[in-house]
Amino acid sequence: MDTTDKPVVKPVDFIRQIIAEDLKSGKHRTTITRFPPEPNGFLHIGHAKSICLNFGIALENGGVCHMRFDDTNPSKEEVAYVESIIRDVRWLGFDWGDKLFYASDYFPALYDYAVELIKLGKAYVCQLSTEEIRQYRGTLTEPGKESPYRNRSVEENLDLFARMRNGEFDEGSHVLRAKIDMASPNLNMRDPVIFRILKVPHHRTGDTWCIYPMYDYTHCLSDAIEGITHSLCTLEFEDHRPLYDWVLDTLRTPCHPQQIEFARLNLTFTVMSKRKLLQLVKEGYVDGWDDPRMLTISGLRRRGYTPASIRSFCDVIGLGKKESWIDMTVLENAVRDDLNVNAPRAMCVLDPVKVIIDNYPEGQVEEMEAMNHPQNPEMGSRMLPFSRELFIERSDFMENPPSKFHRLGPGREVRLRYGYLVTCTSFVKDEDGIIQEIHCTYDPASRGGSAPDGRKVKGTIHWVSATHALPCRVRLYDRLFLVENPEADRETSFKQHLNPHSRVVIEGAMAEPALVGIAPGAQVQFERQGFFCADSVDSRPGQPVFNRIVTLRDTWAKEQQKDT
RNA sequence: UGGGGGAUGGUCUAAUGGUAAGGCGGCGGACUCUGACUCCGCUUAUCGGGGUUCGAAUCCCUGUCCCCCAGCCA
Repeated sequence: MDTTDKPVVKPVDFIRQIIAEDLKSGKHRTTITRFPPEPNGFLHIGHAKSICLNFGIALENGGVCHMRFDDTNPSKEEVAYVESIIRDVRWLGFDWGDKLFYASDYFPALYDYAVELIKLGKAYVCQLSTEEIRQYRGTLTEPGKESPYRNRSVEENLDLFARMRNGEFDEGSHVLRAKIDMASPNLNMRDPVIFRILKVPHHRTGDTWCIYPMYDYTHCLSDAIEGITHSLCTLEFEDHRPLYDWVLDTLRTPCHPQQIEFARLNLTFTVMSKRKLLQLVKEGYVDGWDDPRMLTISGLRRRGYTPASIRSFCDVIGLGKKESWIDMTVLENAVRDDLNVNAPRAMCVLDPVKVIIDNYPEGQVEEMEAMNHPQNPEMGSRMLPFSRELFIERSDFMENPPSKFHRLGPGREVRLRYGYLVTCTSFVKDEDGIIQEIHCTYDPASRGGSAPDGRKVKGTIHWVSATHALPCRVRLYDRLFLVENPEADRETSFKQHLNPHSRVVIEGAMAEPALVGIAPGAQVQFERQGFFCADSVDSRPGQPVFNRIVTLRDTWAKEQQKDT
């Protein structure tokens, strides 16, 4: 590249600007962020945005990003989710060293802080029922009213809170509330519950506790305990920031991290909420959290997406505070860009039709050399067996082709990639009008694919030798939903918009024989088709199963659509 | 109708009082042993109305529209 080119200045998002200023002003000497998932589901592409942000910023500033499980609600959380989250973040390429934490590690500290709050006269045990608390909270436009238990003595609160912790009360009968302001226009400040009784064993602390702290109370203190400098979260927590700050201002904590909110990721043609993804899994619309159609990290991994492509996607979508919709094509382009450079090429016929080269000697087999990557000779080459009977793509032949069709048709010449130039002489149809075989002649002087007389052949198609081909199963994946925003209409379920053809399974695809040894999980480009990967679960030695990651851009298909 | 946020081409992001820029998409073309890749060109934007200023996407006033909040979820 010409070094006189203008340098490309990558825009810096508003969060990085704030952090840069904090470093410059001396407010902080380092940057410590955290990624705080609740282990109640699998991570999805939306989380990837947050992961890349938090880990990315730490990396850029020579700081660290803590991995912290926000596990304060044992009724929804499981170790299986913890494990999947750890696997997914590692796979994305991030490392937290020894900074692996759990909010549940802080239960004792959180309890002590609560006692402190009570002593400060800033928290009280409330015996209102769930329903009563709701009623006392008021509405968006009307202030709430104070709980009759609000002005208990410190001693009584201390005693009651200790007894809550000791299991003397039933679930729902008592809660600990922060004493703030029942008339606050911010509902989060109307004496929020900070501890509730949950007689549920916790996946890490077992039955040590029967009271569990709430998110708002836990998160800020966990951040402070860990010395987080910047606590990045999504927009819906903006209203919670006053409470975050209240807790840290009221208590004596090691530090007071700054919460900054950004807009969550929305992607067209998918749903992003954990609840809806769970629903798809539980109701069997997909095969599991790692179904290749799912936009979970595990689903994307199984589909064949690379960590680098997801990182570059997160890089390119930007960061802001306005609700935005990223087009699915941006994600698809991210893998295409990565795989175009890094995936070796191969040939595979998805919908085979037989071609017989009448003037090719019966029984003869030639080895044709094929580049593994036309733009990168360093990736080497492989040999393709060529013989009298081949398979080509059914869609590469037309009985009455229009002039713009650069493929096979009666009397037309086409190049078999890395093979020979062949001309169609005739074809055979069955009684239903389905093409059974196509007869061609080949030009023996065109070995390798180029004519010695320099004649131009516009079309090049892929092929495999019929007797050498590896029959295999290929799954053609497409978008899970048919509409840009499946959640747009509150009246209709998002499930109404599921794409019935999001997975088309082909049993009789014919791959070039070299593919027999492909490693499970490895990506490859099937030339002229798309990028595929050998499925890491269903492939067997010598019997790969392929997932289509994404098609190649297809301007011919686009052209055809315009005609219809 | 309380509070908190947000409005820049179709879409996402930049410009931080000084020529409204880039990506994706779309359209057109070049190249090509992948109708891929690559390359070139084009298209379209500051939510409305006032004001301050030599100069406003940016500052002020005002209006409109959109999102979030009434879990003992996170």
